[in-house]
Amino acid sequence: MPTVDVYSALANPVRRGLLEGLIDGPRPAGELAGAFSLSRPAVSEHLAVLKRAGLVHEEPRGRHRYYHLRPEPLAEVGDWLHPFEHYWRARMGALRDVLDEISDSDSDKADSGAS
Amino acid sequence: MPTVDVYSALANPVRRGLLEGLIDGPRPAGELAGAFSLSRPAVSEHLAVLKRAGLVHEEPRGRHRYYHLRPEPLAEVGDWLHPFEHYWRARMGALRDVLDEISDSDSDKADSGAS
DNA sequence: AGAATGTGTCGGAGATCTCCGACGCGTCAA
DNA sequence: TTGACGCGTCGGAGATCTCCGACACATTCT
Repeated sequence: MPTVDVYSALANPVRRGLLEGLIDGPRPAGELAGAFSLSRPAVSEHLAVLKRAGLVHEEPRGRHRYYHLRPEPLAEVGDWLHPFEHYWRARMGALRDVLDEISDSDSDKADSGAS
Repeated sequence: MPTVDVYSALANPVRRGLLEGLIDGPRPAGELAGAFSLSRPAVSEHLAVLKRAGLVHEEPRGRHRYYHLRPEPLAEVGDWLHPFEHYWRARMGALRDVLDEISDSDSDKADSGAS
């Protein structure tokens, strides 16, 4: 129960999916479990890990338990990534230019989609 | 042995440290191992994991093996983080204002330099 | 050639993860 | 109160991780 570091919490695809499912707003545990074709205990345990990592927050509401996203700890990952970001951007600069030109003729149509 | 996803590769603090140690440039395995008070086989195995994740590249050179940073796969993590980034920035807006005001009275070196 | 150096790989021990079925506890409806 | 529902926790099985000492292999030096 001590704590879980954010990186380990993010290492599991189910947990990443749970966080994605919470972007739109709080959801009860059962609803989240239904989306993963996993047993409820398994999802419950994943949620507990996310809670220990400080990435979600429990709100008991009636006989449901709503989970809220708490994305602040993700900032640590973003910060860690930062020095590398410059690096990979530099290496991908040429490719970026090409892609920019292609999407330039397509306009800047942003679409939001989960992976 | 197929491949390792970037998130799992990043879940271990030693592996993150290895990547950090490669930012300044390629280094031989032994030098990297010395910085971690870990046995050589352990570091070697961590490097193998990073290699399977596509995060480093081996360059045999004499009787050394230089490891090069290959940060492109980290872009996946950055992309995944993106939708959350907006979220946590919004939530930290108020705190940001307070901090800005504090550092404002501290000196005049507070300049918001975004990339 | 023979010795020394730099590294990966093998074999195994111990810890940790992931998942499940069964159960207990609290909440809501009748 | 009694029963149905939502959900966490317990106990355990199987897989995976992390680490080490010992060994093998290639390169370099003497």
